[in-house]
Amino acid sequence: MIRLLIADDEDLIRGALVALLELEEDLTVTAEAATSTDAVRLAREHKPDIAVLDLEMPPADGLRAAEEIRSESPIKIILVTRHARPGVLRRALSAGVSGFVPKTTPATRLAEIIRDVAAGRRYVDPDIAASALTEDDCPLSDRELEVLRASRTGASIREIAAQVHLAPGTVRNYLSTAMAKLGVGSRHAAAHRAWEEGWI
Amino acid sequence: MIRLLIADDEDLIRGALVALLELEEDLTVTAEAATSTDAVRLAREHKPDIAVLDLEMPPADGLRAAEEIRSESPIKIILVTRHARPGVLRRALSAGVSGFVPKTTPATRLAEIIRDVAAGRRYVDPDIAASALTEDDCPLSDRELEVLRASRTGASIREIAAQVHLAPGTVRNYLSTAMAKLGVGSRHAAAHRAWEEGWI
DNA sequence: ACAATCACATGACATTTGTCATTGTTGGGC
DNA sequence: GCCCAACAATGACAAATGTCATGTGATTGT
Repeated sequence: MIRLLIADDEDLIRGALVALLELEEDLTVTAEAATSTDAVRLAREHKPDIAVLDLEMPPADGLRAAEEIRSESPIKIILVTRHARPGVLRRALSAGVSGFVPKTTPATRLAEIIRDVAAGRRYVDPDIAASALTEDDCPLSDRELEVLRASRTGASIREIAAQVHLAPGTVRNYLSTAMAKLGVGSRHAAAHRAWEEGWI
Repeated sequence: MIRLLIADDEDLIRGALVALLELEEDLTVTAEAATSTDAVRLAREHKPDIAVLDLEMPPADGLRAAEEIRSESPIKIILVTRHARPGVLRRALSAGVSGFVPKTTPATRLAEIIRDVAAGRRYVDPDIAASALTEDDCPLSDRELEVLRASRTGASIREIAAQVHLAPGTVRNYLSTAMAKLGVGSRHAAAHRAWEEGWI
């Protein structure tokens, strides 16, 4: 019997996933979490075989939770995500997750993937893996990503500078290089593009 | 037996929802759709009792699909959404939907809600309904919303003007009034705010 | 030890923006 | 009929923004 922890902030989705997986005779859900912090705590308490985590989960995202769980136990992790971009996959793999499943995967496949991972294999969505290999990597530096993240809400240069503790001029330089790298004409377009690509 | 159409662009979620609902003896899923256009077509072909539509669904959103389905048959609609804001509820109700369910609803409630709607009642999430009554309505005019929608991707004034077929100066005026109404200092902040509120 | 590189910063400059005043049309509501 | 709101546009002005050249410490590579 494979023991599972399911974590997703949306109760409806989480409940539906549990219903789906409980239909399988060799799977059982021993814990449910609605937040990343609960996921870490319940993983510690219940020691499931596999934790199925949604990537988009407050307060810290599923990736952070995955790293934390992996750091203290050998529980295998399967990340489920809506936002299946190559950049995210890269970060997930370096965090040591065993499975990477976009929400576009047919529901019937999920149980099979869980069994695969339980057997010690890894599963990565083939489409994403392919584009991760062909698509070019994120060309932005850490600082560029940081200022772009801060621009997401439409903040002014001054506000961004205050947020990241840099001089306004420096912020403008980082934004300028980021815009040049992304081939767009404003930081807002750059932030939008970087978000689409899964880089921020 | 209540016959259902389930529409959600994410295969995993859709499959999980089907599994959840098929557990109930008095419910059966007769059709599944992954796009809003498929949803409209399948509703026409299968004539289910109730259509459960995800609000976030390409190419046109679930609201558009709901309007179209209602315009040609008395099939009842339940909208499921991640983005449960009062503004969205308002639009949904005027489109004639019978149920409005945020994804934060416990999974066990969904079947009950479906039975309620099948019995001719309406269901609206109480939390959202409450805030829809207290929170202030969207203060923006149609044109203001239109230019804000076009700003979402970080486009320049000229690009927005081309998109909405207006003079650049006019676009600036609309954006200016929208910014004033929302109390922010840039169109990007305004677009972000309007999006957060579920207005665009 | 020396250059090369990087992270951070400044100042000057042209362009893009947001603001405001003003004009005009249209369609409802009272 | 009158008033008001939404819609459409123009011109002028100040502030914000993006670009570029340049400079300074630190770190790194050889």
